[in-house]
Amino acid sequence: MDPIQFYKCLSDETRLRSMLLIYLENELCVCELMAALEESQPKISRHLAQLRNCGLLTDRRQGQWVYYSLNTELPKWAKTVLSETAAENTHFIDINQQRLQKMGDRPERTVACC
Amino acid sequence: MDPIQFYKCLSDETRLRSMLLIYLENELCVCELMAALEESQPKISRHLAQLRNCGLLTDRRQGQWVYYSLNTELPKWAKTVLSETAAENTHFIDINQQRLQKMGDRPERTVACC
DNA sequence: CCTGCATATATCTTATTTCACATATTTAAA
DNA sequence: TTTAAATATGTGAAATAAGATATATGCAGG
Repeated sequence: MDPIQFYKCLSDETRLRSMLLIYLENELCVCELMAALEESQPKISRHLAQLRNCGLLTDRRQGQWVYYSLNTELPKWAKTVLSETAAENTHFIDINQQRLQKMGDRPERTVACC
Repeated sequence: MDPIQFYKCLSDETRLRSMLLIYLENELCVCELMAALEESQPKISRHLAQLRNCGLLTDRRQGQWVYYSLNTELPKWAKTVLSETAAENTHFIDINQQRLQKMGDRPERTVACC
């Protein structure tokens, strides 16, 4: 993992919020991130694709939904960076987590989504 | 310290290498970074100014030289990020540290520089 | 099959970043 | 007070990234 590319991935608001949320929630689908960030579907999707192509995320399809989670092969230092950032910037992602809660049942628990 | 801005600062090769070197060496002047990175003076100077304006670095002038060091007011998480990145990416900055050594006496120890 | 929903991608436009080059500023020393 | 060294900055060109909109794909249910 090239550190420059890694930090480039974190240097955009949509991507950083998505990464932190996925780190905290373990796994999120596009529609959940749309709700949490209040951003358009193509915007979310494109940034997630970028994070996947750079090796930060992996995806799995389950029915209509595509779930993104941290790439387990991320080097330790990168995970540390994410965990520190998430732990010490709660004010930054609180708003997104709240929106995620308000969204109602999460698709991985039930069948319906969005 | 806004995490997006912080990571934007680290997302450029010149800035990331400068930050890690300054972290490891405690304090470096522009000419030392020019030697370590083999980059032009305006390029180095501009990136350092950006890092200072964003609050990552502070500078002090001593004679003809301007020394840059980590801003002591950096939040803990930001310091952790730097220390983890430096510790686990030695291959990335080794080349620059070697050039720094080869440069000869460092200006803060002697009088001559460049 | 057809339809609807979730997601992906292509294209175009605009904004941002980076750089090179020239020039200015500051300091030290002759 | 002129000169040289170290550093800073102004400007315009080139590269890069981001966004909006339209369109495509993949899957589920009828």
